[in-house]
Amino acid sequence: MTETLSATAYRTIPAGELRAEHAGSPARLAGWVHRSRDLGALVFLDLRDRAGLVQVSFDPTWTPADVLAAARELRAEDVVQVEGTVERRIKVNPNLPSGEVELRATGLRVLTRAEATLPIQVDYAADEELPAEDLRLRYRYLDLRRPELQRNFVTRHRAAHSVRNFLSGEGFLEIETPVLTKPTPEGARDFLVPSRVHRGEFYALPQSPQLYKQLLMVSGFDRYYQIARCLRDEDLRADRQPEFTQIDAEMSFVDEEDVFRVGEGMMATLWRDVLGVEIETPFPRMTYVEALARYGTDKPDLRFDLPVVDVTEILQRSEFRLFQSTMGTAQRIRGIRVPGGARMSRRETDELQDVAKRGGAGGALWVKRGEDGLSGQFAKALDEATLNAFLGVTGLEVGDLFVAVVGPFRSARMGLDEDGRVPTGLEAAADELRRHLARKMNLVDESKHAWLWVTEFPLFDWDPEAGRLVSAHHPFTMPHLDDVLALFAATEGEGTISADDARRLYTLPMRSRAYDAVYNGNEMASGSVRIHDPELQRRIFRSLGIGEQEARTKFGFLLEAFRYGAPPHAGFAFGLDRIAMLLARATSLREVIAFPKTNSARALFEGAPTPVASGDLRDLHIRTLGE
RNA sequence: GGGGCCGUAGCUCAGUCGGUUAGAGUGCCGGACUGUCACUCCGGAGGUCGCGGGUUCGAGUCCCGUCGGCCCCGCCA
Repeated sequence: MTETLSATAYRTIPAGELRAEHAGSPARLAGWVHRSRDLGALVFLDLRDRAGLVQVSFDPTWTPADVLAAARELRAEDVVQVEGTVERRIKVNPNLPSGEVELRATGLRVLTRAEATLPIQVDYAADEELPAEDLRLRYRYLDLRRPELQRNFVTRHRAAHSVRNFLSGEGFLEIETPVLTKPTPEGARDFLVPSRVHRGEFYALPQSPQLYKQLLMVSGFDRYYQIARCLRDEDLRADRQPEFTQIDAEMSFVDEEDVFRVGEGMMATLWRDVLGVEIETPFPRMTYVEALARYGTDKPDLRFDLPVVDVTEILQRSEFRLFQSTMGTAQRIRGIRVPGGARMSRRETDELQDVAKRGGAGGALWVKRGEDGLSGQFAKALDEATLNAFLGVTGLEVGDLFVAVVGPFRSARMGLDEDGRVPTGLEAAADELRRHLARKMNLVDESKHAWLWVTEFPLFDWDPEAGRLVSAHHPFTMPHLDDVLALFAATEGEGTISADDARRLYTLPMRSRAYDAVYNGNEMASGSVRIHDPELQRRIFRSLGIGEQEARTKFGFLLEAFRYGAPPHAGFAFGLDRIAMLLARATSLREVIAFPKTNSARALFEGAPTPVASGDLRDLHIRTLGE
């Protein structure tokens, strides 16, 4: 996909599109002065527009004296129109796509001037530091002129365009849903919008079009999509903005396989269109439980393997107090074999302690296998039989390192501890170690595009404060077929579920038909097969502690819709911002969002949020609390 | 809500143990320069050391508070 800009009233061709083939022809260009070089009698300037840069040369041989004098007065970011002839350069600049030619100027018109002292520059040398990000956000229109940043938005546009093309080709209809909607009781904090007409009542901005897209399925549209803005009033991160964009889609008469096929096809097409890269489909699948056990995370980066190995039963028998202490407890000994890791220095192995601690472990234990056997913290504790079993299970070869952590693992046993809390496992430590070691040992294959589906996410999370179940995905997620019986058994009768039954369902655990798409260790999409049966939906609400009356108040319109013939349906939502960020190789969402918010959800450019006049508040029936 | 880092010229940064007139690069202004491309060379201007308070004979530097930015934990169904 390439986009070309056309000739306009101000130009015959975009400056950045000039090439050798244009040599000899007259041209009129319009754009910004990127940089100028005044050599006295000669002046060069680099003219920039969206298409790129081209050199314009002012020389007494072809430039009238008054034009040359005017050219000497030009400064960076003045907007000009220049006229002349495209000619081959005396010396080619290989760093510029237009570097074989220049425009020999015969005419110059200054359209607008930029103030001499710019708050931030547009033009930077390769090794020059960019200004502080708050300044770049304050003067966003200047920062956005930078070719690097412009490229990101071209990438983002291509991604969105590719997605629309693909989904349209698959029969999806683009349908818009409301931005003023109803607050949602579960999940993230809503942005609220006060109603002027209805005193004391509020709209919410949508966290996602979830309910609407399900209603569209009930309405018979069969396949819907929308590149939808979603808003959540939660704290920010480098990869999280309060408003973000999802490729939201829903399909009727489908199961997981249909959804996966569309999602994979969409991503493969997108990667081909934008990067020219072929992605293998179908994506590999892995259940949530598998992912957690094998990689310590529900979004494993499969550009490298480094699986987590359980060596509890083997090492419990060794002469090592910490290992022995796991006997008869739920504690596990798990670790990672690092090929070639034996060459890590003392300093590097020491560093592993901090990495493991970051993940909640007490520390990390390691052994190296050298030519003459094991060395390291627990090397001497293994007798011959234990050693052989250890080497057999881990596959530890000469030159390898094995790093282990000891403690509880969630994936070994779901449940709650005595205080009704969700116990934290050392999966996080394994995950930290795995990613740290891969980076450190250079095991990440940067050329890989490692997609996968993670399936069978838990249906419920536990809210220890309220002592009740909450939806892990959302309350409309279909339970796993094998777990539906347990759900029905626990939700007999009219009322909400008992605390014991709730705990039992959590501990079981109840699995769902929710899934994520993961790319190189990033969560790119999530979705689920939805509930379309009113009775099953009621059971879910009961288990969430939501009674009949409450359900009607909160989700009445959806439940009502389900009473009149709802098709089986499922869908997904991909994060467009994150996709654009990764395609552009950016490290922050702010690099692919034109006007992003800061960490504290402020817009430095336009200065939102802001206090409003008291009269405006009065109209909305709102009074702010004093100190 | 919590932890970490940062705030000095338009911009990027240095500033030693608390001590003379707060420096550099770049940009800006003036001058020179006929093939540059981060042009080069010469000269000049440019400072609320984020803000408020405190300690001190003396604070960019130490202490307290506060504002703003970035990264992370909690949170984000």
